[in-house]
Amino acid sequence: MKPSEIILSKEQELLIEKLGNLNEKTGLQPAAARILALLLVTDSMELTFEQIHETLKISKSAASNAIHLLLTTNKLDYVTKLGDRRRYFHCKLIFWQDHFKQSLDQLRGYASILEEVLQHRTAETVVYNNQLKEIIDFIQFLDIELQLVYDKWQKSRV
Amino acid sequence: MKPSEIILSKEQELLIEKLGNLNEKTGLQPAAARILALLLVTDSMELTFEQIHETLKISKSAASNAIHLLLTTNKLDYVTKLGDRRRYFHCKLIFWQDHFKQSLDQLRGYASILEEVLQHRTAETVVYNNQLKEIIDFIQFLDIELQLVYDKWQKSRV
DNA sequence: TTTTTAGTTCTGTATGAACCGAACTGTAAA
DNA sequence: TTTACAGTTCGGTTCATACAGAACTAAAAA
Repeated sequence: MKPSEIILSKEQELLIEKLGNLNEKTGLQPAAARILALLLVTDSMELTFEQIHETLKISKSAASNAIHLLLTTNKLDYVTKLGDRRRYFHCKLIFWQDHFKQSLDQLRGYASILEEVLQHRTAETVVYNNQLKEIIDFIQFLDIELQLVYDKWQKSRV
Repeated sequence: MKPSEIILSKEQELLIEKLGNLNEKTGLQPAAARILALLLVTDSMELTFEQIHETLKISKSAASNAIHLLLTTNKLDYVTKLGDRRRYFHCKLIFWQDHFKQSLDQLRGYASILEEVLQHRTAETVVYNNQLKEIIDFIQFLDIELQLVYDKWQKSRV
């Protein structure tokens, strides 16, 4: 009966809520969203399973499922220590770059379907087709430019 | 008993499904996602309420609610014709630019909360804090660059 | 005035997401 | 061999979403 709950300041709790809500809006399930937020906010960067489930007051099953999800989607990682079976979880900060790349892929997917749509449209709706073409052009322009922006960032960090 | 259902080719049906699924992934509800897709794909750019609900085989209530949603989120528009009470709906192609702007806003929101997190973090986790700082810098860099990219596009269209 | 048209609103219902608590499993310590 | 630990899996509940169908409404036509 030793509680492993982490003590959070009022500000930290608030930040976890706010960050959690933002994470949810990216399509993450509530429990997972808060786990990521907790790991970003807490002073000890590594937390155990028990600390997570006690601090966030979620059941072991909810914690287990959410952690599994975060591990398989590459947002979470852990280390282990000799003579200690527990895993020490920490947020993979790199997941931001993955997120960026995924957005690019989604954008590309959209453009290619819109291209298909344009090819199948009647030639009679000239104005409309031109508008559609312009949107496709914009997405493709964006795709190229974003890649350049990303390269520029990488270079500035050498 | 005059059916107002639009006849779609097999390819058009397929495109509506694919585009609809993509729309759903952006957080749109299924019926609304398919209505947008239908309006992009169909040769007649303007469809009535009845044509939409018959062609997509959704109930009047589903059509009504989805159309209301799309109108209030500025993704759909309509015109009316003298001596005809029906509304003729068409997809507002501009909604792509809004979508782009919304992404920018979301990004900005994220950066500002991460800033808050960084300010509340213990100074002891130096490496971690630096990584976090780098992510914030990246987002802010992205924000600025995206604005430039957008301006560049606007200029290229004059 | 009655009927038709063009929808909207209301009342369910089915489905799935997210979660809890309890039972279970595998490993290690006693 | 039993007990403790560190989680995982299972069964069930709750809640929200998305829809159908029917009743309703407001305006125009007959």
